Amino acid sequence: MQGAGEEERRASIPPRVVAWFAQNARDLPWRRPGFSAWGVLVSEIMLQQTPVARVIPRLEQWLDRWPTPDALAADSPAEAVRAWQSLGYPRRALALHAAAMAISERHAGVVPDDMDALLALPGIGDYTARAVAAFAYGRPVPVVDVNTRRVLARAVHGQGEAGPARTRADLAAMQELLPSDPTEAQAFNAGAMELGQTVCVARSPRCEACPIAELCAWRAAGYPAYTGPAAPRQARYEGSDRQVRGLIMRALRHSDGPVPAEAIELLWPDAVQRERALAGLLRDGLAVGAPETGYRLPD
DNA sequence: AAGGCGTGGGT
DNA sequence: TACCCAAGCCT
Repeated sequence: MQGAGEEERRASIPPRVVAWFAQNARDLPWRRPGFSAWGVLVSEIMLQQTPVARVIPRLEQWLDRWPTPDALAADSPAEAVRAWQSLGYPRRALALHAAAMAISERHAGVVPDDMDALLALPGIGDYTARAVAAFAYGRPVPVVDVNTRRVLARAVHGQGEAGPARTRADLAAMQELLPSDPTEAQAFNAGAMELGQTVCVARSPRCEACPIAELCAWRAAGYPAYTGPAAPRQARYEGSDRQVRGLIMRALRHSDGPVPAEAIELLWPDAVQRERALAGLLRDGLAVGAPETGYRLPD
């Protein structure tokens, strides 16, 4: 049993990551001094399954146009979906608009700072609620995203991959390491994510640049191949309903008036799949209309 | 609780 | 070229 040495090794991880982050944090919009809680919330929604580089320009445009929840709530869902452009998963734009409405109506236009109120907002799940609480309000709650999970899997557990998400266990592991000082906790939350995103990447990790390489359990074990349960793989996109939905949404975004049913038909040859995709969009509230009237974004 | 849900860059 | 991957959420 190497309990004492193991505890010491783990305890060394957070301060190293925090020190590394202080020197290596990228200059990102949401790290600017005075960046609003609303800005943090918008950025976190945009960053759900979308790379940083694609989010930055869209985020700045969005906040220029809608600098507060009230401003967005006063505009239409259609405008939100249009401004989302091709960021992907446009249901996020719809949810963000609905969240702005809820913040405007239920929270006097102020982004909530507690987990329960945040979780009650559409499009905000466990990760995003924690991220807003931690990064917008400095709450010392553990924040665990896919990058942090990979860092913990490797450095702490000696596994090359994180495997399927296990939220409770992942949060407990992060909580174990989280510094008690709120400022340090915030830096460790952000630093672990940054490390996973820029150094401890999924493929070809750059261990020579890693601040905790000599503390890393995976490295110490000789980088054993991962043999645990595999994370679920995302379905093929080409030819999928998602692709058809994407084509229809693009047509709706780019049209001033309703898009005629005949125009929709030209977007995809397979009628069954096309109708299924359209029905899904209607059900999701991303499109409204009927065959006779044509289809448009929700007002 | 497994699978649906966009899009585009990297290898 | 195909496939992988990305600050998840929802049902």
